[in-house]
Amino acid sequence: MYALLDANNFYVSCERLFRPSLVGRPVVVLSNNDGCAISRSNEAKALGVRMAQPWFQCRHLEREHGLLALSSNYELYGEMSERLLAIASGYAPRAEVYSIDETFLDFEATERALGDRVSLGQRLRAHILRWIGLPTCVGFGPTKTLAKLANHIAKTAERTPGSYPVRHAGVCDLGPLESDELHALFAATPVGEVWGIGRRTAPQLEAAGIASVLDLVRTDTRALRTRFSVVLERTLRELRGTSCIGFDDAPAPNRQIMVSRSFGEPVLRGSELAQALTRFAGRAAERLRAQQAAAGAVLVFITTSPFRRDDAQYSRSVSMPLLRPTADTAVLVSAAISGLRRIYRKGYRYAKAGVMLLELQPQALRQRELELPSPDAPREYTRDRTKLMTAMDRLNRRYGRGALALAGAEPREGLERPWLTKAERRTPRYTTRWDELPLARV
DNA sequence: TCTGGGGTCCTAGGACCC
DNA sequence: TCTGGGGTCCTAGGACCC
Repeated sequence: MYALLDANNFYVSCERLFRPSLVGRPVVVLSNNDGCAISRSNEAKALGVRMAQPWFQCRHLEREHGLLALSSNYELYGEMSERLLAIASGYAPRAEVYSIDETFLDFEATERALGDRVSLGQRLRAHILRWIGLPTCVGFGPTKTLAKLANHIAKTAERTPGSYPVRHAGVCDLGPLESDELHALFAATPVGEVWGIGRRTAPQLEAAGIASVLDLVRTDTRALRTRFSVVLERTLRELRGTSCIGFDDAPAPNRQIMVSRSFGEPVLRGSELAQALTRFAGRAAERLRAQQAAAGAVLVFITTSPFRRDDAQYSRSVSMPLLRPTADTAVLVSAAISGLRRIYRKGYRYAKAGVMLLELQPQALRQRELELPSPDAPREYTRDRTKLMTAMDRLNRRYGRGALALAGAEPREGLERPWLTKAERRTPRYTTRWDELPLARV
């Protein structure tokens, strides 16, 4: 038996912790660059703000209905996420972090001793609310997909009473339900709400007469696979109670690392793109070292904005293989800049760029080689600079991100930095910065 | 005027091998 | 004029997730 624990409107709820006056008000948290609404309070949802809706489309609600928008504050959310996980982990033998605000719990080993799952779920919610102030919902099910569905039902039932025939809001257990009850819940749920069925597949299913989860569960497995995909077949089997998606409490290290940003303002000059990519590659390299890996290739991409119809469009990427896997910031940056030289074209208004580190492998893995002098190999390839990188990471951890960085990304005479991300509404990083601690007046 | 970032998995098709 | 069979690996693109 699995549980899925999921925070309600997570980013908004984090903001409310330190500004209780926001409770009851329509609030949204914006994506990077203050672009889209990516977390919405229930009041904002009620005003009709859609997930990922561009801010310029809903900002009129600011004046009309007192909608408040905040820039995202990932340091705060990341830290609250760790606290959430710490509490949740105490409730089950195994926990799998699924996203910043979601955790699967596996109760298989303690099935018998579990007792009433609904009351366990209520205890967990109350515990989290009391200790760290975050509202959550819990869904139980014999497979991950069913636990996700149970969570969806718990959330919807809490936000909109009467939307589902359930006894408790905030916790839903699909385990013990008799099939009549289960079918009633399935019938009331559109197929697009199922984990793994997105906005492409949902309309196709509906066109085929499969509108509710109940319709889906009654579809022939083989027909579904032929018509759609093996992925959808797996979802169907999960909905019928056969576990197909394994539980993984020790996730494998990432296979790729990406750092990309939309620019605050369009960038035209290659030198400014180079600055931005230097910073992105540096950040990617830090994350690479944090997971003790090395990259075998660097991919760079630059693109204009597809939303600006009047602009000439240009979008390209190039993958730069490295002589040998490395986690050295300078080597990765220089590969990224070489890549940029290959794809940069003058005359476009670039809106976004990014760096991906590919072919990751554990840093401990070292291909032995003959040390032949090679005229092609730049000096840095032949020197072990692990210690330098370690020192740099340590300094940045101690004095804050960016305390020590390559000069290539820093302000420079004659260069603007139009690529810097906008965040005009960011709240203080209450839990991670000494100089941004909240003040209590007595 | 203004539209996020960071991932994973699957499939099809091409290149290549013997 | 007539041109095999079986396999692997890589890449690009699409779909999905939060």
